[in-house]
Amino acid sequence: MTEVADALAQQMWDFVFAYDAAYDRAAQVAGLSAAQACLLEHLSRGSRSMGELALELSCDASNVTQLVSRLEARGLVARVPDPDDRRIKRVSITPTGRDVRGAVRRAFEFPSERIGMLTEQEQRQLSGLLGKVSGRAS
Amino acid sequence: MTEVADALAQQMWDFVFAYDAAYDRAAQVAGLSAAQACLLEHLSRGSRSMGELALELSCDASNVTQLVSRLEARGLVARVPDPDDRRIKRVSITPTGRDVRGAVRRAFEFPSERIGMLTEQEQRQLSGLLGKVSGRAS
DNA sequence: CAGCGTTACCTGAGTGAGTCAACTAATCTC
DNA sequence: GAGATTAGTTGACTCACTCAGGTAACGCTG
Repeated sequence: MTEVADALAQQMWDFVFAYDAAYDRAAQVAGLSAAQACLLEHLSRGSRSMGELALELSCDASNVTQLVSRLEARGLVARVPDPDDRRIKRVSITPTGRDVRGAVRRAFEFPSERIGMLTEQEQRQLSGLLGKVSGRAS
Repeated sequence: MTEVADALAQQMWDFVFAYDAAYDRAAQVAGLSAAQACLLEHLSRGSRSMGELALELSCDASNVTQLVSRLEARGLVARVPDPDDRRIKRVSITPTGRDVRGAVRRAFEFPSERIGMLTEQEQRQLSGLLGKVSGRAS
């Protein structure tokens, strides 16, 4: 590994560490754990079944059961049985949940803060590089 | 927020998500949790006191106690009382610990893999941007 | 050096995240 | 309709993490 690549690896680690810590804090401000906030975020565009959530969060279905139960107990999400398939429960965010999710977003200043440190040209550059690094054409 | 900035925020999230997942998997390959692997990594250059570890990992001291205890029970680290101050326990990595840490590093292909997708010039560019984004001025 | 506050670490209790195995109920297939 | 499959839940378990409270060692001050 070259010296540049080495430094880059370290910078990535540091960035991810800071990002994670910031998200944790943001969730906590809204009285949530990071996992709960993440789940709430995934309900942004429409409801999800338990199984879909498990896939998207890449965790066990029984973990989703617990997460959703805790959020439901606080009135942030609702479990709605699917009329077409009574095995399925669709999870949807409640108005209260929307509020709390908003609070998390507002508290999570990290990305926009950091992005704001770059000129628009640099933003485009970074976006291109991240795109390339993520294996998708940009 | 502009459209570029929006896309960038999403890319950051995805990148961090992938990075975290990869680190988790790498640790697991070596039979460790991410937190344990992280602690082991922090012992790379010399020993640390319990308190120093708590600071570096930004978590409670009692959490470090447990993490170290579990690692110690498996012979990966050792608690050495400081001769100058008998309150202090210095934690150092054992040869076995070094092996396991090596296994984690080998399994954690994510960064070098992704960095390898860039030309050296692009690497320099990304490093510059990450450096700017990590700037502490504001 | 005796007393007292501070520091470093540990213990215990409690919560949440996460996994796995076993279970129930609904759906699908033949 | 019998049997396999799928969706979700439950229970048992481990780990990460926090907080409050404890103990031993250090350091200072009188």
